[in-house]
Amino acid sequence: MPELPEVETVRRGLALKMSGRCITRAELRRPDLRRPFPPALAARLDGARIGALRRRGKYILIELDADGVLLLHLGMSGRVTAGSAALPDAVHDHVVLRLDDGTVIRFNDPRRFGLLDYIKRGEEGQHPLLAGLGPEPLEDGFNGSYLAASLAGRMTPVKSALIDQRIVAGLGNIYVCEALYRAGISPRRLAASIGRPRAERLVAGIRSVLTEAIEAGGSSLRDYVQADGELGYFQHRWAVYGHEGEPCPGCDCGDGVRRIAQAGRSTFYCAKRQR
DNA sequence: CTTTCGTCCTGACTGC
DNA sequence: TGCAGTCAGGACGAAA
Repeated sequence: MPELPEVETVRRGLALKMSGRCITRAELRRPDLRRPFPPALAARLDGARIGALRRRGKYILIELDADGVLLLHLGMSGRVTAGSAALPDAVHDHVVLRLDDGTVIRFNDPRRFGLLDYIKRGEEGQHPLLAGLGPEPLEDGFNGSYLAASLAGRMTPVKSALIDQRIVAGLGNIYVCEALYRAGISPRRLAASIGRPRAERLVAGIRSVLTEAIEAGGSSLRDYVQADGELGYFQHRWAVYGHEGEPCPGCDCGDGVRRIAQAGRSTFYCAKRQR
């Protein structure tokens, strides 16, 4: 379930392998992922020189030559590997990029919720998938006053609001649960009732959980020279996510972590510490 | 306008 | 052992 920290770790790993290289051959092994690839995508990739890799929310932007950007979203089950040509293609390797130093980048996505698009340089701000995104949670524009104002008047649980990429970009189900736990705020609380002090705590919780996860990803990246060459995934111990019935860390409450459904998704929280 | 809900997809897991 | 059923969830588009 790649959310911002996993995407950031994939971006860093890909940058090490791709930046400055040329794509000698791009193979699109099916015509679409979540939606059809743009026309002539393979032709645009073939021979392109790769510049910097950036990230916006859960999207990776790969600069190509001077005039284009490859947009990549990992969806639910998207994974990227960087290996040699000797490794055989795996099932669900939908996109294969061969680089001029022999590196082979493979995008594997069993559920095909992922997405690739090509954007002309400078038109990123107008791209429909990027235009509506809220601020980056680790940048200055995301602070207590912004968040309080964004949640004000919203008659939806704060959990649902935080998953909305228009409010803040990059959070998914897991990190929202963990951030709400850190902030001591119930996921069931209406967004409209958050107010400034809780918003400040929420910003701090979001920032700390994302920062720690990115650091953990960085550690895993240092030994990513594994046989399979997979970039960006790492083990993490969550306080509440996936721990239904267990006591949360530093809490002796009887019933332990609760699991409820919100907007069709599982939410985990501690009813004693989160109000 | 806001909010909710169904849809896409397949691997992992559960229960009979 | 085998098979049906359920769950997981990001983002979009339709419906309320």
